[in-house]
Amino acid sequence: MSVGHTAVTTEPVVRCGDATEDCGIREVLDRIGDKWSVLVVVELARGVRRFRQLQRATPGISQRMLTLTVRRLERDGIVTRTVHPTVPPQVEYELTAVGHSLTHLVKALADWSAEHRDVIARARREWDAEHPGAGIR
Amino acid sequence: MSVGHTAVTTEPVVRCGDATEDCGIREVLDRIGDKWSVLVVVELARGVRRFRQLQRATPGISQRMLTLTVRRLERDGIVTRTVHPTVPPQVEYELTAVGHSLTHLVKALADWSAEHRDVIARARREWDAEHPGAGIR
DNA sequence: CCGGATCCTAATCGATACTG
DNA sequence: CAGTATCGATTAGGATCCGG
Repeated sequence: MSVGHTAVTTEPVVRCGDATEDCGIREVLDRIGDKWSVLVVVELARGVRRFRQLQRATPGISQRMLTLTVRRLERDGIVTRTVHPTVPPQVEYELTAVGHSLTHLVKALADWSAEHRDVIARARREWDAEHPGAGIR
Repeated sequence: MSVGHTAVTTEPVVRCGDATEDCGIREVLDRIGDKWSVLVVVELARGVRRFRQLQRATPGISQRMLTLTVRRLERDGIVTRTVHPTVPPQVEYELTAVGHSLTHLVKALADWSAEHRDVIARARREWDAEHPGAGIR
């Protein structure tokens, strides 16, 4: 396959004593690893958004999931929720400082994805070809 | 709450036309957003590992989940799987070049987590205090 | 417009038992 | 040792109806 990575005997880039401690990586992933959080954050990175705006900008999300998503983000201090007591009601969501710093991380994710999606797609096709009828999805 | 982030009207760090396109972020998260992948990758970042070694280094993972996890990572070209036809059987897992590059991304995750975990934990406690009996978990 | 409450389905994961 | 197979529990997520 000629991936030819330069024999790294020990280059523990991540550096935490053991996978046991999990570095806190799981915390981040529990926060943004779900189906919708990053998409909402990405949209909010473009500016203040109302509930409906967020829903329209995130095709496929249900009302329920959007509610849950923004609630969790609010709880973690990643977005603020501002209710304007008008009629009809108007609620605005906005990234906090932490939320904005998160967008940089999201950018890193997007960059990595863009950089490797082709290679990975190819590897996947090859694997699927060599393993016919493997239910690994 | 005094988060006081500097009024960012439009600083689209992420830059993809719309959350609609999702940048491919979802691809990454579908790959490493699960419960165990990153932990396995972190352990493999420290060197070549056998199946049992991975399982011992990842407390709580079941045999089944480890199998599924390494299979998916192999399929995506993130790890290689080498079977030594000895007895008892011996299978070694090793990061590919893509896998190693992923390690850097994981480090970014770990760094961000370390940098914000306290603030987030505090925000969460405050939210929970202000919203008694909210089943948001 | 915003979102809570309810019901239901599908995916995920863990435990256990068994095989080469 | 390194898996596969099966089952059950838990969870995430979608659809829908309703209320402020």
